[in-house]
This record gives sequence, C-alpha cells and structure tokens, in this order.
Amino acid sequence: MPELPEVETVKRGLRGLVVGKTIKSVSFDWPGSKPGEYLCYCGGSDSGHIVAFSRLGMRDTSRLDKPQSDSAQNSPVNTQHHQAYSKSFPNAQTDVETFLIDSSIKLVRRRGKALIIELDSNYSLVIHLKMTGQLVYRAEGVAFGAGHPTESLVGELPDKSTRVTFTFTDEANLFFNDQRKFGWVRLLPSIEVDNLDFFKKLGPEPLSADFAAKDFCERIKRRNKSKIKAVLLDQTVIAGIGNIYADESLWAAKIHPETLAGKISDQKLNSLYKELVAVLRLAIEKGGSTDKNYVTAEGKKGSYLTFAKVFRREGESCSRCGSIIEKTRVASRGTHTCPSCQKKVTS
DNA sequence: CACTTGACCTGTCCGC
DNA sequence: TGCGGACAGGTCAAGT
Repeated sequence: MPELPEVETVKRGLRGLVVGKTIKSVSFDWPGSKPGEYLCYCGGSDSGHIVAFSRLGMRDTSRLDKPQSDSAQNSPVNTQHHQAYSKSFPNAQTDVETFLIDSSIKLVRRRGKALIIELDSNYSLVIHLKMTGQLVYRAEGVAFGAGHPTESLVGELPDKSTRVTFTFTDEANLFFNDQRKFGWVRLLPSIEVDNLDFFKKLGPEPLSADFAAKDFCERIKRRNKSKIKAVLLDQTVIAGIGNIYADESLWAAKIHPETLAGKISDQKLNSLYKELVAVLRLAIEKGGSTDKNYVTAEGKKGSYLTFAKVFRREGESCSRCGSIIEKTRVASRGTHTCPSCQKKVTS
C-alpha cells in the first residue's frame, strides 16, 4: 500500500482540492451490507469514533485507543462529545451529524503513513489506507486519485471497493476506496488525535529537518537482534517505511536484508540513512510509486516503480553488477535483493 | 522483555 | 474453465 511517499502525494493533492470545502453529507454504504454494520463507535472511556471501518472494528473494540491526556478529558470539545452520545451505536451518527456534516476542512497533513484532515469543528478525520486504500477526488472537470493502484482510481465511482463517500456543498466527492478493508477512517476530537496508540508509538519522520543520521543509527541499533529489514518496517523505529522503500534503500546501501541490525557498521548505517532519504525524496518527486492507473492532481501518472532498482524486478539484471535479482521472504514479506551486491554478514 | 508469526480481507495470478 | 493455494506496498495481538 501507500508508504510515506504515496501518502505524501495524497496529502499534497488533496490540500489544493479540499481545503476550505464544506462537507454536505457522508455515506458509508458497503455493498451487500447493512450500513450500520460498518459504523462503529466505542464510547465511554474509549475514544474510537469511527466513521467507517472494517469489521475488525466491530469485532474487537479493545483495539481502539483510549484518551490519555487530562487536557483532552477536560476540554470543552471533549465534554461536548461525551455529552453528544453514549455507548450505543446510533449516537455515533449524532457525532457525525454534529462534528462532520456542515464542517469545513481546515488543513490536510500526514504523519507516517496516516492522513489527518482537520475540520473547523475541532474534530479530525484520521485515515489509514493500509494495503489497498485509496482516496479519489472527483469534481466537475477535476479528477485526482492516489493510493493503491487499481482501476478505481480512474473508473466510475462509487464502485464495489468504495467504503466511504464524502460529498461537499459544491457537489464534489471524495471517495475512500479499499479493496481489502484493512484501512480505516476515524472521526475524533482533534485534541485526541495524538493520543491514538498508532501516533503515540510512531517513530520520527525520516524527512523532517531535525532528524539526522545519528538519530537514525541510534534508533536502529536499539533493535540490534532483529533483521535490518524488520527494523526498517517497524513503524515505532522510523515512521513511514514500507516494503518498497525498505528493499530499495537496502539495495542502494548494499546491505543484505537479513543482516542483524547490530552487525551493521556505522559506515553502512550512515549509508543506509542517506540512501533511504534519497529514495523517499525521489519517490515523492515522482508522485509516488504506483505504476499504473495512478493520476496526480495534474493528471500525470506516478512513475516511481519505473525507477525501482530491485522491487518487483526479480529475474532482471542488477543495474549495478548485472547479477540476477532474487526474490525471497524476509520478516514474512516478499523481499528483493541482488545476491552479489548484498552479501549476508554472519559474523 | 525482545522478537516473530498469524490474522485481518478481497482479488488476482499461477500451476494442475 | 475450474479449483486450490500463494501472495499482495500494513498493522496489531498473540505466540515463542
């Protein structure tokens, strides 16, 4: 799914399209299901205010995050929302009606692989696309879509993968599509966004100005007994890295993905940091990694995968040494390596 | 505790 | 063409 560069692309595209717009209505219909089945609210001391969610959310509300900060508990907004409904599901509808409908979008931002849409109601929509999520904006003469590459990015919407549709007062639509239903959209008080477990545990942004090579090395080394690929994929270590950019940066730094983090020299770790930042920046510049059906705000297709050196290039020649790129499994994920450039360090 | 594995879903592709 | 199984750019809970 969308990793950091793809979510960044979504953010940049939506910023110019939806900021200032007012939400007129929202629908959660899931074809073949009762709408209410996917509208979940976990009330009381829990704060998972879910607009749309996979059945995962209905099955196990303990996965929803609890509000922690006193300021959140005592804030007017929080008091208001606790007054707005109780534990029962129909009140989630009240929340949607009170804090989503007729609210305007103030800003769109990204943290890790999650997207945050702040509303002028002091509530926010937090969206995670997981493996197959996508956001598609459609208005008269304007089309923008980014995320998992499928026909839904360019086809007629809503379709069978559409989970949520936001309609603005000017009749433009924003579709949240997700084939595999892993993704989620939550509506919750803005002040509680940072209290979601996902954000509390999330590591630093690799592209932020105050994140340096020494921070990178120090955080990686804390996981010295893990395979480096697993460490890169761990969102609590560094935010936003997924399978593509883990493989690409390890190839660029000539590190075998199964190398234990503690066995990698400082020089190699510095190289990995440099290559990771470079590959993320390149991908953002190219508009994300999707290689088909992907459309940016200007209607261009994303092109990153055409520049990928190893990802989904098994059987092809390594551009550096000519060896045949291999595909294996590391950390339970498909993994692409050059057997000559990336030697396993065993001692 | 640190670390790894399986489950969550749907769709597609590949071998028989 | 049909069927079974593996697999897909992520994350969390449960397992070792």
